[in-house]
Amino acid sequence: MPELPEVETIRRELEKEVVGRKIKAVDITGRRTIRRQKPAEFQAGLVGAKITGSQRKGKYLLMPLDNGSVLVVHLRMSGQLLRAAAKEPKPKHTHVVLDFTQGGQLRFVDPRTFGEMFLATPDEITSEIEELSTLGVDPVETPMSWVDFGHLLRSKNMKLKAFLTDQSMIAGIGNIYSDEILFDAGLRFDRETSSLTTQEIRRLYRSLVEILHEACKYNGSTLADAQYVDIFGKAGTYQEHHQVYDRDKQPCRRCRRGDIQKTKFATRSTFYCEVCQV
DNA sequence: CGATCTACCTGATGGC
DNA sequence: TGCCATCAGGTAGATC
Repeated sequence: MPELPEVETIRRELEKEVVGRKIKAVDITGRRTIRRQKPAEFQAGLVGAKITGSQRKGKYLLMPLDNGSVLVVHLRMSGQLLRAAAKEPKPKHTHVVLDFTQGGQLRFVDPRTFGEMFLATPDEITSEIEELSTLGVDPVETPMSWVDFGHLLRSKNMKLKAFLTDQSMIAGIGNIYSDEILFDAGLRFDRETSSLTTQEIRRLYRSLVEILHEACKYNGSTLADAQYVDIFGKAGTYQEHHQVYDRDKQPCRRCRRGDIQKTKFATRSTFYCEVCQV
């Protein structure tokens, strides 16, 4: 579910709400959330530790601890991190609860159970764990020049949507934002990376940066099923600014001549305007 | 190597 | 109402 802007919203909030807090207890009730290591090991690595930072790499959240290891969280499709008071009733599908010595909890809630949490050392993150060490540049965290972006794009021969959502190229873009970026850039999802002119590359990169920043500003997108909410349970509002995602059969807001089309690209729903995107 | 599909789950929705 | 099929923001792994 959450892509870069949603994870970034959560990261910012964690910075204010949990950084500096010390973990008093860890309660693991979910069967699948802690799956890279033994639950007892995960628990032992957290209890007594203080969270010293809140970082993001693509769709991964990284919370360094004062004992040298890093708490890594990936929300996948339906994961949520929720700040709550201990006495508040736990929502269904609460799998992991961190209790802080200063009071309050951070809960990991995840109906579809695809999300996960684990502890790793900084070394493992940068060189051993495949998905993390091979992650591409995060375009919000580490901006690059559009020229470098062009080199990256030209180094591959693939369709634009596949390129944008490939986490080893650019980290953090998923199904919603790839469609929004491509619409903004006026490019079709199935254009070949090698077919772009210099001007189109520049336009694509500008759209990519702009759409992601705008979405962060509006705290991400919350769709009808309200799966994505921030740590206070609050929805994002960027969906109000979507030009194509989830707008099939509705008139295109730019050209006002065609309707937004919905199709499939590599099994994923894909939205675009046949008039504006070439 | 890339492209494509499946599996991993629960829950919401829409058709009949 | 209910039953059943389909779909959902992600990604690793298998297969061709």
